[in-house]
Amino acid sequence: MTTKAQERRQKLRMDLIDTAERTIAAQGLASLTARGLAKEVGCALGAIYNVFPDLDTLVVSVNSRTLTAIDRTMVQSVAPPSGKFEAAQEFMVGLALAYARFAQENTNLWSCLFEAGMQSSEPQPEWHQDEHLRLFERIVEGLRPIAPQAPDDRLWMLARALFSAVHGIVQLGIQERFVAVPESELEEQITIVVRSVTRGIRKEFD
Amino acid sequence: MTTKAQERRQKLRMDLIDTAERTIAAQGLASLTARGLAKEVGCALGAIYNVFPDLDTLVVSVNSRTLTAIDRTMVQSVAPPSGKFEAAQEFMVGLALAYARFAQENTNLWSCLFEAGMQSSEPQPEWHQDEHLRLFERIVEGLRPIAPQAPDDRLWMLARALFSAVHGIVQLGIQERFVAVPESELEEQITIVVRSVTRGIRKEFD
DNA sequence: AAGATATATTGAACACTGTTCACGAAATTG
DNA sequence: CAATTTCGTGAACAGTGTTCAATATATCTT
Repeated sequence: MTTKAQERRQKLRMDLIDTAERTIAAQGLASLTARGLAKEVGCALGAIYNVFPDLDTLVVSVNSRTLTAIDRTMVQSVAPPSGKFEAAQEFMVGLALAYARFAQENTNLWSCLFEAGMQSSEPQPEWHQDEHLRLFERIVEGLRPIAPQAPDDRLWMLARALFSAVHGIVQLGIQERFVAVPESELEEQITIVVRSVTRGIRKEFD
Repeated sequence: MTTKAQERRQKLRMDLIDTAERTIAAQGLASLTARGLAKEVGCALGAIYNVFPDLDTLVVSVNSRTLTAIDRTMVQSVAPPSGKFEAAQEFMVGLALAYARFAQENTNLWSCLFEAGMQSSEPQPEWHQDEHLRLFERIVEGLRPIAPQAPDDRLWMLARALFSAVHGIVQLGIQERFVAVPESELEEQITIVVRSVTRGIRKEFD
């Protein structure tokens, strides 16, 4: 039996995550404050800490949603039935471009994934790390037709390398820290790197 | 003529940068506070703001040092005199590994490069952006023997892509956000990606 | 249904942050 | 050496995340 108090607790929990997500998406993680959150959600300041141990934990919940959203957009890049190398290669390019587009269209939520709890040295909770792993699984499955003979652990390593490389291109491209990168060039950079690496992988296992 | 006041000003400026650098290197950017800095350097709290408009500007000065330090370690990877493709390729791998090792040995200073002023939406000052560009120049020069026919702007784009990819691998590998990556695997990931991309570049311009 | 007990909510208070600014000290100038 | 400009100071301001005694609410017992 769920008591009345527990119900309200759950509702408050959802309201907090919803509002935090909206705030981060609209104005970035830095604009998320406990007081602003409480005011917008219509609860007391301390009420937040009845539901979450701290703000970081709340942000992890938002990040969890963002990750499943990324996963959704990636799933929409359907893998081709044919086993042809070129098709598998272009599938990987599609996955990478889907990732890049999500980052461009949801910049604040996306960068929150990598800003949250950066300083606090606390590791992310295990269940959230697992969500990250699911993202890698998509890449591993896309990579498998490219190198069917490759052992699983090797495939995972290559998936990590490929994801990290694409992620780096997106990150430096979007945050324009070094130099402004036009959107079209960003996609070209990604295409070049993904094509090159997949070709390198095939060469290793033929 | 440099007045006595200007001298002290310069000395304080250096002391502040030195101390900030030490603090960041030892405990990370998040542990750098105005009050702690003032106490350690032996000046008043407000004195910091006579020399720097805000703490972010001070951190940019630290980052400037870090960048030249990275440049130094990269210069030590000497380009081979021979024009052979394999040699040029391994030179690029060496550059990337040098970057990775610097990041591993100076993690706090290195990540400060990408954390500073992330939220403040203020763009980095122009002279600091130029320092970043100098890093890319090294890569462009390393890439040139691989694709001598390539036009300059294309070479710059490829340099950005390659740097970003390596940077992404280092970042996700070091901060262990997704999954812990052992050091040896990190170097292997870098080697694979750099070799693949350089090979892809040569293929494009032959 | 009413009283007793446990639980949840609250917002003032705490300890911290970066930044400012009137004031007194020091250095430069006439 | 006096006048003036410049500089160093730290208390004060406005903000942050987090806590906790008191209050209000919900649950349990009779």
